[in-house]
Amino acid sequence: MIRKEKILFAALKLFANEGYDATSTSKIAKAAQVSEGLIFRHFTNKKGLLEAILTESEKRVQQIFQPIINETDPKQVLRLTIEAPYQSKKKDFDFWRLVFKLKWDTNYNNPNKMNFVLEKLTESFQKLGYKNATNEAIMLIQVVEAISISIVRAEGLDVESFKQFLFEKYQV
Amino acid sequence: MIRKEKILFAALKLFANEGYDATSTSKIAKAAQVSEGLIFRHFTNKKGLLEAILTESEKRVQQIFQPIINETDPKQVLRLTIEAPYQSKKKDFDFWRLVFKLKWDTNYNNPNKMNFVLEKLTESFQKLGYKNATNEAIMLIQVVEAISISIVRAEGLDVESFKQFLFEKYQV
Amino acid sequence: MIRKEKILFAALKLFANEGYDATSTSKIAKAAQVSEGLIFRHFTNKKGLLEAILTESEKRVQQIFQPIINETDPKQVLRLTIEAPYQSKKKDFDFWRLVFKLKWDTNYNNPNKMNFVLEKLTESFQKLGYKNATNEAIMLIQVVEAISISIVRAEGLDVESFKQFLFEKYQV
Amino acid sequence: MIRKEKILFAALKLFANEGYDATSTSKIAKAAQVSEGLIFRHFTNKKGLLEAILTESEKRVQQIFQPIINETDPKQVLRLTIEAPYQSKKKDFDFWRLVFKLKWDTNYNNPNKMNFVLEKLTESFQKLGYKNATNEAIMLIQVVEAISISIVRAEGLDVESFKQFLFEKYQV
DNA sequence: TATGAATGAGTATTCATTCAT
DNA sequence: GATGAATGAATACTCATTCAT
Repeated sequence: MIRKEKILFAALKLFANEGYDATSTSKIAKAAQVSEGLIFRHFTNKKGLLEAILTESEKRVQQIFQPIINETDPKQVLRLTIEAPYQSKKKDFDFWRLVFKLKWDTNYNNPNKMNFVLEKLTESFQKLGYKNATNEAIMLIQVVEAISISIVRAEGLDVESFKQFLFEKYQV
Repeated sequence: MIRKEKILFAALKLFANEGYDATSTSKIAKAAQVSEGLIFRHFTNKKGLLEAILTESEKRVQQIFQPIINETDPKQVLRLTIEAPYQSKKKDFDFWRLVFKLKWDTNYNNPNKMNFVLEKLTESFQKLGYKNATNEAIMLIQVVEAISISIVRAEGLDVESFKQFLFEKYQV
Repeated sequence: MIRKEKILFAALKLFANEGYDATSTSKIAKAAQVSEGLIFRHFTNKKGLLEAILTESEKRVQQIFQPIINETDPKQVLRLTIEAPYQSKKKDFDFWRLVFKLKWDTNYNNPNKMNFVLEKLTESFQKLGYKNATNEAIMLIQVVEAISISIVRAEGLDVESFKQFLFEKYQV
Repeated sequence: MIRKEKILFAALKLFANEGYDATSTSKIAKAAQVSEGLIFRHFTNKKGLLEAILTESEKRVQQIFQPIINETDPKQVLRLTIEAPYQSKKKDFDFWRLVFKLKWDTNYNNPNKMNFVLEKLTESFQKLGYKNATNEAIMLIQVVEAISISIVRAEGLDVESFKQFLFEKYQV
């Protein structure tokens, strides 16, 4: 693996597990087995390193939700939304944990990131004849995000049973 | 206001807004207009200051959920649970934002804090004849927590309309 | 025991065992079970506390060596000098350890403290016909001081046998 | 001179003259004309700096006493022992003063450091027919150490005359 | 006499960052 | 591209000391 990537991976892991502020550049350098100076040559400063990691987040979110956006069958939209959190692989958990954690860091939180999914869901609930489509959409997103968090934090929730439960509830 | 309290309030505000790690004791001292040393006289160390703040969290959580625990009518249990987040006052938002934020700080997260509410909710859903009471309870808690977060972060969600939506949905 | 004395004893013990610089006034206050402020009311500052302890040292040295100064029989002078270190009681070891330790603290070292004993010894060696009385006196003082240190530091030297050895060597 | 060495020399001088506890890392940095941070880059912490200095002490002690250990003529062993303290150069006085001072710092005192010399001396006194060889050896070491201290502290003792006195006394 | 709250200067150590090589 | 020496500002925390009560 090229040195720049080694830094990126080490930083991701540390940021996700210990937090951005609690992770020193020296710790990152040690974990990546490179000199501390190299971090700054590649990413200008610590913030730049974080941003490099997060740029990818946009891509991954897009990638996961693209099939949902393209879907026309409303039932299928709900089903895909519910299934979304179950698709992320174990090796990506660090990444997602970091993304969720950063929601609480005002400097890095982009609250409208999921709006395009919200709109698609609202539209789908409308098509399915739900009375209050907007709030239904909000509620589903909240639940899906909560499961995502449960999954990447390995909190002990029986996620499989919960998925089936949601499928039945929304009849999808 | 006595100096010890001034420290407590200043720290709460800063921890909630900037994060525990990102808040230096010198910043706290300046905000509280006391000498930095006094923080350590009163709270031993930075962690001790945080813990002093969090000790109260247990009390407040208990206080908010006590009426729910005591309630026997299952419909009323759901209603009170949904209403809970709407009861916190603006001046407490800092406090709650800190509590939620710390869920992401492994050192301070107590994941079972809400179990007693979960049990009460499960029981209530059972009484009301819901098929999958456990998952229903989990889902409601997830949603209620999500609204709480929306409220204390002032995220622009129309919380009042959402409350009515939940009342109707659960017919309470 | 009166509070002032409690401070004196606690400070002596701590200074002797951990060193003057390494002993904080707060540690002393805790050990003496008094408020930290009281130390300063009684002794003005930390240095004053040390000086109060050391004032006594002059007295004790005087007390120990007075019989030697008064002695006229030169053999007896040597004998008493050799015996001197063996007279200090266990409860005084802290005190003497502190005195010896402070020889290495330039601020508190008084190198001429023992000159009056040196003169008496020189005179005695002269009377006994030793060729180089001054150096004999110096040597004996060095040895006696070394045993004193061994005793108060409990270094494992067989001090009793060494005393007999000196008695024989100097034929006293 | 390389920066690491500048730190080492400045620290040695300050530790020797003011004591380990009384010497702050900031004082050392100023004396060495380097940034305070560099001390920790090179020596991890203050204790590490002291230990780096002391590691050399072992070497120097070994170096000074090696000829004595190798010597077979018992008279020559005594002579070399007596001469040992006179060999250290003025520029090393700081170093030796620190070594002696640390004997009083429980954390750094190694009381058996000189045992190998003690054994050699005992053996020599035995060969020379002294009755109580062990105590003779102890006594000579005590005296030699006392002169060493006198020398490095420049206490005004006429060390040259004292050396001659010892040569005569032990007939070497 | 005695306390305990309070302080400001100081402590060892860590940090993100720079720079010559 | 990559290192490692170096820095200065910041960090959590301790210290001797003051002072109102």
